[in-house]
Amino acid sequence: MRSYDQYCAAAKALDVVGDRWTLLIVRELLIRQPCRYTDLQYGLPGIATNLLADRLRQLEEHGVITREVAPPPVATTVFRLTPRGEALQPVLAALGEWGVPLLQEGSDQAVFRSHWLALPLGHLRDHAPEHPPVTIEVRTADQPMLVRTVDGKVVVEPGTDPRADATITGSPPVVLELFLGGVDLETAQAQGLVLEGDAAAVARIAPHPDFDTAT
Amino acid sequence: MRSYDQYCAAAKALDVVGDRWTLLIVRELLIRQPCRYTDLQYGLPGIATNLLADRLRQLEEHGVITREVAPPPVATTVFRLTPRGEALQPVLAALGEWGVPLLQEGSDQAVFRSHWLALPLGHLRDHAPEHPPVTIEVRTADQPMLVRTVDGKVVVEPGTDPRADATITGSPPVVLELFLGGVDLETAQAQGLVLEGDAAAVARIAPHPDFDTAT
DNA sequence: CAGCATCCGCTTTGATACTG
DNA sequence: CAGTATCAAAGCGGATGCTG
Repeated sequence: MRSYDQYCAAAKALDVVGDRWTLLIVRELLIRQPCRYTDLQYGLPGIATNLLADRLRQLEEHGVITREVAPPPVATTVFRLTPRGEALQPVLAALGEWGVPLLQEGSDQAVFRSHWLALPLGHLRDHAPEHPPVTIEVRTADQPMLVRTVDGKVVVEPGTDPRADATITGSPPVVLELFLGGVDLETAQAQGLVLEGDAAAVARIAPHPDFDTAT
Repeated sequence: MRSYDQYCAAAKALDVVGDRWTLLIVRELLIRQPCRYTDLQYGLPGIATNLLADRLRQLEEHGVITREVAPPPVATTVFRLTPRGEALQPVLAALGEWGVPLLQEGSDQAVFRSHWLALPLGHLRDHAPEHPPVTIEVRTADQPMLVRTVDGKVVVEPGTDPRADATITGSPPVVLELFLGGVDLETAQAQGLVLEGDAAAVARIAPHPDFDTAT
């Protein structure tokens, strides 16, 4: 990207991460830290392979990511954020928060990847951290995800758990509306979300229902 | 901009503000709210006039800014952020914070506009709000700026004040280093910064000197 | 003069094909 | 798997011209 040549911190930041796709690459790495080239391609549907290669090179030059050639057993390259790259998390968080209202319009033909749930759900809190941790399996797109409470926080990872406290199945819009606070559980169910198991587990992490550990 | 077509809040946000120049236009409007077309051009050195017009149209369509045709006495168009547009402030703040380390390298031929001081200085706090407010005149680029304490916060506006508690003169790098906490006042002076008046006034707002109201 | 629109050369991006 | 190569299309930058 051609520099803005402005002595302004925001402009300098955009000189580095203002290119098309760049911040989305950082998003992928924030979600699933050690990442192979093909993992990135999968998490960035629509990116051209030459652009991905270009951007990775630029990010490496700017000290945002590192490229590690793994030893023979795996024999692959893994990309990782440097501390400087992880410091971009607040930027992605701010952008994500601002973009939430835009999810409602035109859910048309937009692609969704289950692991993207980690970004908005990572900001949720366990409303009853003194209770035993809960696990919720969320089935909404390419792969099932496990949403678990850990030390009052919420972690998201791919996987299945037959002993999960609850299992949620639904389209990405309904699932996200539930976890972003747009609707309560009943409304989500009326809109096609299917819940199996303990509704209280969902209430533990869903936003501002004031009946925390009810049921 | 072509949409990323991803059902992800951050990607949707970038669909709207991810274009080149777009976030810098928002920066300008965050700093000096009602803005004319030519004011924007001045605050965005290097932008092509057709791009500015394009971006303003897109931002208007997306509900980020409004265009008001002022009544005959002034006979000009003024651009303003909507509440939705002002909600982008955290995005610019996060970008700016991340970009601070980039200011040190290549201060080469980068352009500077004094009113940009408002962004980083707006995050400073008055360390002694119980004392009477202070005013500092900062002369560093195209126009003198007044930095004043108001209710524990710091406001920045263009202007001159012969009765300012202190006057600071210096290049943008030295002035910013001082106010961003890179160096203390003595070091800044050794690097060419000229202070006239009360050093304590500067200490009131400069970051983490633990001698707050000293002298 | 303020607020654009048009034109044109250059750069970036997107899509696909191909390679160590 | 991790890219490079190629090429058409879109976007950008700079200059200039037009209109109230």
